[in-house]
Formats: sequence, C-alpha cells, structure tokens
Amino acid sequence: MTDDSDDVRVFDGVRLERVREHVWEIPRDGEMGVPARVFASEQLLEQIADDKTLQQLRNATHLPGIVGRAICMPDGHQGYGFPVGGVGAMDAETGCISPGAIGYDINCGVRMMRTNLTYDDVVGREAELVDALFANVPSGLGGGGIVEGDRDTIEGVLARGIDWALEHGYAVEDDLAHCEDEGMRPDADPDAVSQKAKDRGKNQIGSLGSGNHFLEVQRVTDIYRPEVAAEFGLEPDQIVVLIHCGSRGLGHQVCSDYLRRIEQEHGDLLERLPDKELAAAPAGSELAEEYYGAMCAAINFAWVNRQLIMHRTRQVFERVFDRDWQAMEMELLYDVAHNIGKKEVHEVDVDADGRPASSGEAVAREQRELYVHRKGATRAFPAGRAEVPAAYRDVGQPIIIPGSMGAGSYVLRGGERSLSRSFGSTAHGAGRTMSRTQAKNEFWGETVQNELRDQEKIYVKAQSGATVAEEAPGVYKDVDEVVRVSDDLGIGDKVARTYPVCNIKG
DNA sequence: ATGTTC
Repeated sequence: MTDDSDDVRVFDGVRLERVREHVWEIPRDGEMGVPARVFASEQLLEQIADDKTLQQLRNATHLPGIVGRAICMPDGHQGYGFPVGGVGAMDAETGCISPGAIGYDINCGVRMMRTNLTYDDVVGREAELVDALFANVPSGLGGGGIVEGDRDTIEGVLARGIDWALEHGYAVEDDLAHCEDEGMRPDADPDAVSQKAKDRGKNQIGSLGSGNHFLEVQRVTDIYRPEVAAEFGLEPDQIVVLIHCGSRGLGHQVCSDYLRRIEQEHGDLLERLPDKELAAAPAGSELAEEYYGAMCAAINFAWVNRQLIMHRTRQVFERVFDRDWQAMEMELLYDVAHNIGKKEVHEVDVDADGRPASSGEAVAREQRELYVHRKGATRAFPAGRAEVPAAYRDVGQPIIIPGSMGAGSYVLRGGERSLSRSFGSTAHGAGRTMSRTQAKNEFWGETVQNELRDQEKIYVKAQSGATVAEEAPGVYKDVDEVVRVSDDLGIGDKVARTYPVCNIKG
C-alpha cells in the first residue's frame, strides 16, 4: 500500500516521510518517545517493509529514556523484538538497557587480517588451502574449540579478553592495537555470567559456529579511496582473511538468562512496552548493572574467539605456504563488533533541567552518557574520536561489511556524519531476504558449491550442505546497495572491496 | 544466532 505522494510511504499502517534522499522518518506520535528513521533506497525500503521490521522499529521508540531517534540501517530486517540493523541509544541514568536490542549473539562481529600474498600465490591451491583451513578451524554446532577451557581459562577469557590471549601466546601486542576497545571491556563481570553459560562456552573457545558465520580467504578487487586504503594497508589483488563469528553458546545463554530475569524482576516496565521481547532493565537498577557486566564478559569471550581463530589461520598459512606468518605480514587490520551495547558519550538534546528532551522541549545540546545498542549495526566512528585506535585516528575507524559468499565484502571507514546521524554507526552486512526454511526449498547445498567453484572460482567447504543452501548468495540483499546508502549518507565511506577465494563455514 | 523447542 503506497500513498499518492512521492514523499510518503505507508506499509501495513506504518507511515514514513522522506526527509531527504535515503532517509525516511516515522514521525513521533503520542506513544513514541522519539521519531524513528530508516536509511534506505526505494528498493531496500520495499525489502525492509516486507516483514515486521518497521513495527519493531516503531516499538523500539517506546523504550524508556531513548534519545534522538531509533535508526534502521539499509540492511535491516526483523529480529527478536528489535530489528537486526537497528540502533537505539538510551540515557545511561534515566533510560534502560535491553538485551533484545543487542541480540542473542553478543559481540557477533568481523575481523580482517591482511597478508602480503597476492591472488597469484593462491590460484591453483584453493582446494588445498580450503581443506587445510576446514581441518584446523573448528566449526559447526556444538562443542570443540581451539582451547579446551578449564575454570581459570574461562574466567580469564571473560575478565580480560584479548589480554588473556596475549598472556597465553595466542596474540601479539599489535593485535590488541587493531581491535575495537583493544579487545577488552574492563566493565566485564565474570561473576554475573551463569555457570550454565560458562559450561556452554568453555569448550567453544576458538570455534566458528554455524549459520552465517564463516572464515573466508578473499582478494582485494577494488579501491575507492586510495589514500585511506593505503593507511589500511590494502591494495588490488592482495589476499586478506575475513573471520565472522560471535560468542557461541555462552553469549546466547547470557542473553536468555537476563531476558528471563528482567521479565521476572521488572514486570512493571515490561507491561508498559508494546512487545515483551523488548524487555529492558531500568538504568541504575542492580539488574541493569549485572546484565551490563555479563554482556561485557561475553564481548570479551567473542574477541578471544576471533583471536584464536586468527592465530590458527596464521599456523595453517605457515604450513600451506611454508613461510612464517610474520614473513607473510599476516597482520590484523581491524576487528569490529556488530551486536553490542556500550556506554558511550554523545551529544543529545536536553531540556531546561539538563535532562534528555524530545525536540519540542529542547533548549540545548549536551554530552550525555548513553547505552548505545547496536544490533546488526557496526560502530563507525570518524577521524578524531578518542575511541578510534591510534593507528587510524586521523582517517577514521575501519568498518568491515561482510557480503554473501558469492558477492564479496567491503571495507569502509567511519564517516564524518555518523555521529550526528546514527550515534556513530552504520550497516553490518547484506541482510537476508528469505527465511532459512525457504532457502532450503530453493537451493541445494552441493549445487551451490559446484556452481561457485566452476563459475566463480570460489571454493566453499562446510560441515552441512543445508547450511550452504541457507547461506546461498541468492538469499541476501544487494550488499552493493547497502554500502552505497552508507557512503551517500556519510556515515561509512567506501574504501575497498574484496571477493571470495575460499570459504569455510558450519 | 543457538546443545536448531521452555
């Protein structure tokens, strides 16, 4: 259903007004704390409107203490309570923290490692390389990781993140310097993580998992901003490795545990929300602090997970190419989360009493500490922001946007307008267009693999053919268009594009 | 995403 006007769209009762090219607003009404905005082209907006994403976005504006706007990125789709591709910032004093607005897979994210190999070094050896990676990097559902964790191991991983990996020889100092938050959230509270969550995680440290998680060897095909690409150490034909995974069963259990506790202990707040899946702990409550501490511990777990997989990948390349990883310059470019909640300071509208205000009552702008929820959204801080690591502070934070295994991926950098438009955030991937069930009806894993190999020279190896069918290139939105919107809005600027060579997955 | 169903 579409309104007559070019500048208004109505989907299933949700009305959006075009603010400018690629920006659509759901204006605030009586029930909403703030307006909501969707960043999308016409085509992507139609896809976003195809499920409950817009209703979920509007629902999110009811969360207590939400400031500015609720945002849906161009790759947005329906999630648990809150859209995947959603950003919501709640005041850290008067607002709330919502596990459903962070996601079950806490610190699901992506890291990219450079090499000094070129595509010519790998051509003809793809099958050997993909087999070696598949044999050495644990993947699939269930247990079995690179490290078998005893009690001290899991406690150290949760408390110290990549510092733990450094202490145990799985990382070098330079890895820490090229990771969001240097791979460690000091706010982590391992005591707030249940024994059940620890038990699920302890034999999964260093494992890819299943679903859309993967390890991919790629070649750089396009450079869009040569001066930034040079700072990132990227050039055409270079081989890079992309690792996409999260906190496995541990993060999932943390999310489940706290959703249940919030429902039990803050039923009053729950009753005022339009969807119980948005369950939130009030800022300042004991439970909000406990969840934040547990969530930060799960963040640390995921960083160690990706670090161990990268470490193992270096060892595999050493054997396959018969050189030290240092000689192949296998250095971490960056590791960035896309399911995460963090206390960050941003400029917001405040009323005469200095409290966060909606636009009507605002008298000033002020720096406030917020719980920034990014669920299927990537931090995209521009040059100059203190949290950007020293290596990139003058150019902006690297952003890694994985595409499907047939479409390649992008490296962006934090855009000048990300702080004013999206609390320093952009998209996180291509986003699905069909369910996993539908994908398995449309595609057959082995056929997908054969076509990718024979037509595109992409070598895929997976635990399960069903997973390949679920992740077939045809089930994803057009990642090129997602990135075009980000670049056009100035929230994440295109730097380089990569194309798959070898892919392993669950 | 996920010991693929609390």
